[in-house]
Amino acid sequence: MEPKDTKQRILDAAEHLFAVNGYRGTSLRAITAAAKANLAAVNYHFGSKQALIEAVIERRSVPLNRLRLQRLEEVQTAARRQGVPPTARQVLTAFVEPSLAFRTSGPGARDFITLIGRALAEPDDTVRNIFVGHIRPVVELLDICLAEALPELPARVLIWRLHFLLGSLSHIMNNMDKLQAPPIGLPLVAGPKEMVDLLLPFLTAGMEAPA
Amino acid sequence: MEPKDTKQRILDAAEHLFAVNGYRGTSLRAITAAAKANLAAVNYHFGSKQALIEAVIERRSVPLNRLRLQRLEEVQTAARRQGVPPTARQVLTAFVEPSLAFRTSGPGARDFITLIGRALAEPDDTVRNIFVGHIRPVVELLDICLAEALPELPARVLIWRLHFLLGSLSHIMNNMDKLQAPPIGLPLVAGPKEMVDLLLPFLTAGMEAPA
DNA sequence: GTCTATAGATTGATAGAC
DNA sequence: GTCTATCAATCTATAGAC
Repeated sequence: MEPKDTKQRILDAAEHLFAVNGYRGTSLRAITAAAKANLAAVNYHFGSKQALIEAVIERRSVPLNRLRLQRLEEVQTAARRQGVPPTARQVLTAFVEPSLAFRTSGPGARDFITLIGRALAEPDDTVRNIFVGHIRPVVELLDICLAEALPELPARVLIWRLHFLLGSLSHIMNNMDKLQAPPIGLPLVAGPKEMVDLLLPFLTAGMEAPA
Repeated sequence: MEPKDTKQRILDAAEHLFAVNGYRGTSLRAITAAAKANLAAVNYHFGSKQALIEAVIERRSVPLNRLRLQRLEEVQTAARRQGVPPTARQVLTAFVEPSLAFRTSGPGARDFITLIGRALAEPDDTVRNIFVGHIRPVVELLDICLAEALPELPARVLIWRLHFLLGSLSHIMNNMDKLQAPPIGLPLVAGPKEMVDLLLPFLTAGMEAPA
């Protein structure tokens, strides 16, 4: 195995440390030390700390969101071919499944999921806006698909429920490893497949509830 | 109106700035400047930055969680008096309503809600653990009440759904002001009363869904 | 491309006068 | 209790040798 070049090692180390300690809580020194690179290498390869996290987010956001868009479009076209609206369950599966499965798609993907799970709540608008910019088209298509699946639901109610959904998903992605079961504090673990089975009935029922 | 003493002004300023910029993103200098106090006053009155945020969180967490516990106990005893289990809707209302209503309970409460909404996702374990320590007994009672309301639901499924619920609520509390409606980006606003009416059908249906 | 060295700014915390 | 002044540590970013 060829040793990865410096740029890759910095990306990997930054992904991990940003996930663990947050954007502000991670110094360029910590990143370059973990990457066994020189402090100046960050600015040589990326230009600034902000440009570095943009690169970290972009590296995995682009393929992940492409996958989510693709799954949603498949549900949409399959339904149109049959002349019926898609079911809420189909739409939600298309969105939730890639999100959770991505976690085990390779080394570092897990850190990335923690990172973007946290990004929604980042105080720093820098990080938040980068993330939101990438996911916006996916959320817009999700909104359209759910409106087709639930035509009787007022648009305003649908949008709020969409945010409830995003909150649940974001929280789970962010905390999948640290959750504990009351009252004894047993660690609470579930694989991506099982998590889909837990999330979908909850979200589907919530979405389909009468307004 | 008497001018508030320095300690109070520092608490108020810290609450606001921590809510807007996060714990790490807020310097003691920014806090004392906003509070029109001297930089050294923070360490004189509180001892350290960490002790300051502990005081900020405790000031409102204690009464809020006392209210939530009280509401849950009321539901519990009312149901026992009638010899029937409470409904999921009653239990969820007892938990969600004070959370959202607290927001408009006075000046600063709104900042505090943003602050604790964010605390669940704070990278800094300091902040996270302070918050979790305060809310833990409430979540444990909520778990017990929901188990009574939904006796057929496996305990493991219930706990996960509880976390889905906490994710939704936390995300809404954190973002109530900044959410936008696709595709035009209209600001999306709802008062606490309306938000309860939006959240409860979603959460109740999700909780009651068959496993 | 990689390194050392350092500039330039900001931070939490404290000493000590009043 | 409040203030000025400052320490010691940390940070991002850059200049310049190799």
